[in-house]
Amino acid sequence: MFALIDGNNFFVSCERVFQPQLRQRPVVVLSNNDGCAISRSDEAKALGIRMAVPWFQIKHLEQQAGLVALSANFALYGEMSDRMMSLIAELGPKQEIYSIDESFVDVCGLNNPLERSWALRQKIWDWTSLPTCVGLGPTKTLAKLANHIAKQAERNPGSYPAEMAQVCDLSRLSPTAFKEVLIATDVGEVWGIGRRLADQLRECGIHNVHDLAQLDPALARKRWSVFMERIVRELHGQPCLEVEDIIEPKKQIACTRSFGQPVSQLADLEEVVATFGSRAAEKLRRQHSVTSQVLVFIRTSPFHKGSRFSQSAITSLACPSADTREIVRAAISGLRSIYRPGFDLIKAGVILADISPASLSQPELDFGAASATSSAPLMSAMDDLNRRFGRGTVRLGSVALPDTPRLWSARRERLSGRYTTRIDEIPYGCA
DNA sequence: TCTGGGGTCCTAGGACCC
DNA sequence: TCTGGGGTCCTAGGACCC
Repeated sequence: MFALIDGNNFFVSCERVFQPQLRQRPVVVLSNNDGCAISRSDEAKALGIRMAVPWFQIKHLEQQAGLVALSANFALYGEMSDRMMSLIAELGPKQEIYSIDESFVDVCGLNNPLERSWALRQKIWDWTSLPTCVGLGPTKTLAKLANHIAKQAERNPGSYPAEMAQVCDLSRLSPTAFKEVLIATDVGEVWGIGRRLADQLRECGIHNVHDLAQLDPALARKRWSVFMERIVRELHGQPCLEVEDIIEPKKQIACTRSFGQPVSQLADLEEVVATFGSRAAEKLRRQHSVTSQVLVFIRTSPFHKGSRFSQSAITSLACPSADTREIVRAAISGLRSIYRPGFDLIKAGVILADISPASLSQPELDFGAASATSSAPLMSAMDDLNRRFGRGTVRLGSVALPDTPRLWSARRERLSGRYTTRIDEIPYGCA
C-alpha cells in the first residue's frame, strides 16, 4: 500500500502562506526570466491559463481579471518543502521525496492508513498553511492516480464522488466503483503517459484508464516497451515499483539559464560560463562526486527569425575532478571552441556528465597536476565559507559578483520577500 | 518586445571482442 | 550457391516527469 502526498498548486500556495491577500485570487508563479507560468492557482486555471504558457500571452489578464503574477522564489519554496516533507515523514517508515512538492510513503502494514492520511493532511495545514491532497493505492501508479482524483474531486465537484476529494483511497472501492473511476479518467492522466504516448494509445482505441488496464501486459511490451508493460501491471494492482527512500547521487548536473538580454560578446559569455560552471561544481561537491566530462552550450532563441546558432562542446578532464577551477577552465575552453561572433545568444549552460563518487577516484599519476585529492581541502574551505557567509563570498575572479546586475541576469521583476531565509525580511508578527 | 530549468529511463544501432 | 554466434559497451535520440 502506497501513499502519495502532493502540495496543491505548490508554488502559489507557498506565496499565499505569507501573502494571505492572494487567497481566492487568480495567481501564477513565473519561471526564470519571468518567462512562463509554472504554477497556477485554481482561480488562474479557471481563467483558462495552461501550464507553461508564456507570460506575454496572458499578461492582459492582469487588467482584465485581476491576475497576480509573481517571479519564482525558489529559496522560499525549498524551505516550505522541507517543512512539509518533515511532517510527511511521520506517516510511515519509508519516504521517497519525489519532487519539491510530492512524496511517496510506504504505508504497508499500517493500521488505518486512510485515517492517518486525513490527520496528516490536517497537520500540514495547521503547521504550515499548505494545502495538500493524498492518494492511496496498492501500487505507486495507482496512488498517483488516486492523488489526481483527490484533487479533481475537490476542484470540480461532480467530476468524481465527493468522498474522494482531498484524500482518496482507491483500494476501498468496490470493483464496480473502481471500474467506473477508471472509465471516467483519461488515459493521459496516468503517470508515465505523456502526450505522444497518449496519442498512440488513442489510435489503438485506448481512451481511458480502464482501456489501458485491460491491455495484455505482453502485448504492451511488444507494441511499446517494458515501460508500458510496467504501467499496465501497476494499474492491475501488481507492484513493480518501490518507494525509493535512499537518495542516489545525480548522474548528471546542470546549470543552464536564459538571459535577460541577448548576449553576443565572448567576454560576457566567459563570465556566464564561469558563473554556471562554478554553480555546477558546487552541486557536484555537495553530493561528494567528481566529473570527467564538461559540456557547454550556447544558443540563439528558437522562437526568433534571423540567424540561428546552437552549438555545444564536450571537454574531457584528464582526471575526474570536483575542482571549480578545472571545471571552469574546461567549460571556457569548450566555449572558445564553439563561439562565433555576430549572434544574439539568449541561453547558455554547463552540464557535468560522467559523474562518479569522489571516494573511488584515483589521483593522477602525473605529480605536477592538481588532482581531485589535492584540491579537496581548498574546495571544502571555499564551500564552508560560502555556506557560512553567503553564496559568492569566495569565488573565482572570472565569476560574476553576486547581486550585481548583468546584461545577462534574468529578469525577476515580481519577486516576493525572502520570508524564511533573511532575518530582516521575516514578516512582522512572526519574528 | 516577451516563450523555464533540471532531471530520469529506455531503445536502437554501431563498434568491438572472442 | 554458401559468408557465425553470442556477448558487452557506448552513444544519440526520444519520451517522460515535475
